Amino acid sequence: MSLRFYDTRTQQLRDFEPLEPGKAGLYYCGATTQGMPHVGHVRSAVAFDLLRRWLSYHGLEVTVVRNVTDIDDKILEKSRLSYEDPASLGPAYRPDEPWFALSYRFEQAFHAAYAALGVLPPTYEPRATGHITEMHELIQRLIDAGHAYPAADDSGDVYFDVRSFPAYGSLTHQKVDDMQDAADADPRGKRDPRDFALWKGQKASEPETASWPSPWGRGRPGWHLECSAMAHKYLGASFDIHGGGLDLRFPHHENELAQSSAAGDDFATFWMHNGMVTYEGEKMSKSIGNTIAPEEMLAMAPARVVRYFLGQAHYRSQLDYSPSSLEEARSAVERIDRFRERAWALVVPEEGDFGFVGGGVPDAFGAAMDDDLNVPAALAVLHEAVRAGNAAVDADDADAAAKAVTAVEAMLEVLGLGELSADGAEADAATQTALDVLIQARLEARAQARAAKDWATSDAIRDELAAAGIEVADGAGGATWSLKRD
RNA sequence: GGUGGGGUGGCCGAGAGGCGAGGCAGCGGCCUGCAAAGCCGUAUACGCGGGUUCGAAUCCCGUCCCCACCUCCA
Repeated sequence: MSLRFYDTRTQQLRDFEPLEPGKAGLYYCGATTQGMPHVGHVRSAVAFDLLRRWLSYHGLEVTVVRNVTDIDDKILEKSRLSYEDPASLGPAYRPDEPWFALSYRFEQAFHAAYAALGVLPPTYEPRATGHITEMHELIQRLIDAGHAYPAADDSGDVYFDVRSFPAYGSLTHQKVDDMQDAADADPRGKRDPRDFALWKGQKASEPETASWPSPWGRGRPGWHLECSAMAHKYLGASFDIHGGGLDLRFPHHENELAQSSAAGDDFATFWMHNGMVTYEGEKMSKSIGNTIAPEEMLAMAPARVVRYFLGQAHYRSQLDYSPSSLEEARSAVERIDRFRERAWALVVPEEGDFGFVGGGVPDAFGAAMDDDLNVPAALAVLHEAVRAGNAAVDADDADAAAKAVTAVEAMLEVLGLGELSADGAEADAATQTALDVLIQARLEARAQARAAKDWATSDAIRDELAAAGIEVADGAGGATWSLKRD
């Protein structure tokens, strides 16, 4: 397998060899369900969905784990505000909403966004609150190994001892002494300000439902710990790939790596990080308030266009959003789809079965994907196939057209664009048939007018249909019609 | 202050020492009654200044600017 990926930890492209032949384990960080998803969240999911699809294409049995952080400071804070000051929250929030209800509601919103963009469901999608026991076990292993300690104050917190673990900082290549130590004005019984919480002692201000008993007192899990514990549970002490957004490298992934390796686990052999989505050059994020929701994009363009847009840049690159960028993606996707329609009309005139996928993907496409998922280069291969296929259709060469369209379908499948609807509101077969009968009558009248060189009548009919949203195209074999896209 | 990633033609976006990826937009042509679609063709592109080399967007030195992380963040 000549597959290689860029590994953030070793800062190099490395050949990918699964730990267990024929299988691959992928863990990537999902959402903290404190609010509605935005495009940046979905880009990350699309990037790792692409990775998953490509690993599968290589014949690997892929186990995908994506966590849900369903309890954390912000979730509790939003819930608290929903009781005490609902007006201060945005329209996505409801008054008097318990933290677990709020969290689950947003979890569903994330699921809807993922599904709308063709992100395949993970094999496992563990929630933090469902793995308290596993987290206790991990904390105990760390305490036993001398890498964690209960806070010196009465907070009930348990911290990771950064100074006890010399490799701390190895993921992001930082030295502990170089890190800004401003962060923690309140040391809260820590040995070092950079120590981070594995377990957070219950606070009087927080609801009883948000804490669990533990050997160190009631409390709730720290954010970083859940990923270490759940990755271990579902993928084992060592697994192939850990993914997530670039912004999670530090502290989240650094801390995960520290916890797991200090506890004796090998953890991930590859660390892969997707680039941020920006809006006019600035990172899209909740705290800045420049986010765009997936639904907003889906209202502007069909799902396959949005997915194309999100996937067209290399996954490690920053992706800048602007309304025109979505329009460019739309043009490119429509061109591909027009080719598919005209090719399938030639190749299987009776059936028109767009679900048919024949052989594999072109070698050049595969080589591009193997090279750290170089989608831009792979798309060049796809567009070349479309070009060649269109030329074949023009030449009425069904064999060549079939070859091209089959390759195009296979590539679209790998990219996750195969099954997504072109316009989200396709007419069903019966409607399509009824429309066809009516429109064919008009086209027949127009054909007669054209035969008589009565251009005025011919154009009038075309305009009349256009006004109804139906586009007419004159081809060698007569006129064809299609519903205008948007 | 520390760490990482960037600056490529009107726009997006690959490439990383040697025939100017690809998409979008534009222009010319073919096709068409006219269009649309499609095809063909079409660009003194690589932040700036030096250097190495037969040859640099790609390597080296210097310099300017941008982004991300170091606090919750996909």
